[in-house]
Amino acid sequence: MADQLSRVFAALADPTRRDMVARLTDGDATVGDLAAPYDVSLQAVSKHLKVLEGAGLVTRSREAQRRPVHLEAEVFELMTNWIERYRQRAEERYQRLDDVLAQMNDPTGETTETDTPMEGTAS
Amino acid sequence: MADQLSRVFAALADPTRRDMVARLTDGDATVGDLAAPYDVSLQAVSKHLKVLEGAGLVTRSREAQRRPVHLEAEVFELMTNWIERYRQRAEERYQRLDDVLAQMNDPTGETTETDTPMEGTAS
DNA sequence: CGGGTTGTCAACCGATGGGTTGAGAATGGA
DNA sequence: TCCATTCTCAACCCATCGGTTGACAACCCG
Repeated sequence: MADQLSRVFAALADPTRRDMVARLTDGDATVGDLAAPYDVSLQAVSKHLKVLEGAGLVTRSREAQRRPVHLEAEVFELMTNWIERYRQRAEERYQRLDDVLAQMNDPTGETTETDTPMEGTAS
Repeated sequence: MADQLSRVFAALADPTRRDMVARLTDGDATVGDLAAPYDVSLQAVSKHLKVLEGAGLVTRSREAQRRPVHLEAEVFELMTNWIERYRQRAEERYQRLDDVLAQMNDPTGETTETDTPMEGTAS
């Protein structure tokens, strides 16, 4: 299919699945438990769970007829790693941009710390 | 359409779009610049950009014929807020579970205090 | 003006996604 | 053994997605 990061993002792009994940932080739950709040068939919930499982966000075991669902929260790090990496890169760049702008406004070499007077006036 | 959080997750579920976002952390870029590395039409890239824009991850301005694309990294927080919230809930629960297991293995009543003195005694 | 550059809009196409219903597998309990 | 419970598999439906091509809008420049 696709890489895991894509599958994780895709899995969480659905509000129902996000809600399931949220509720699983309260502890494991059966498919029926998970399905209860939603106005859809059990089969639909079962499909959602397969998506979450495919993304590695969830694992399932067996317990009599029940299939307890367990949240695997470590996968969250896959996303936070990606996000933080680029958030940080973006921030660093803004910092450099601010420096450049400060230079342009005050080319004496001593940067006026604090307020970056201009802001959107590129070009 | 859908809520913004869903749109952001969905936008980043595509590897091409993630790569675009990644490259935009190096600075604004035109549609052509962004399209260059990929073996797809300019129109396809234009569509990807509309998705990113719809998610609020990107804004576009005008500069002669060009349409510079600018990354709006603040939106990342939407995700990190959600993720951290539930990652933390999950962790807390694991801590409580560990406490319970410690109790079961050592029912003398005095928890083998390693760390986090309180925390698990709610409800 | 006319032409080149840059990008969007519109229509279409095949694949995928989220939903349904119907059938049945797996297990526990009477 | 037979039944109830819990859940999955399979087929289908329709909307959306990512891609295409073709037309054209917006802008600069000679």
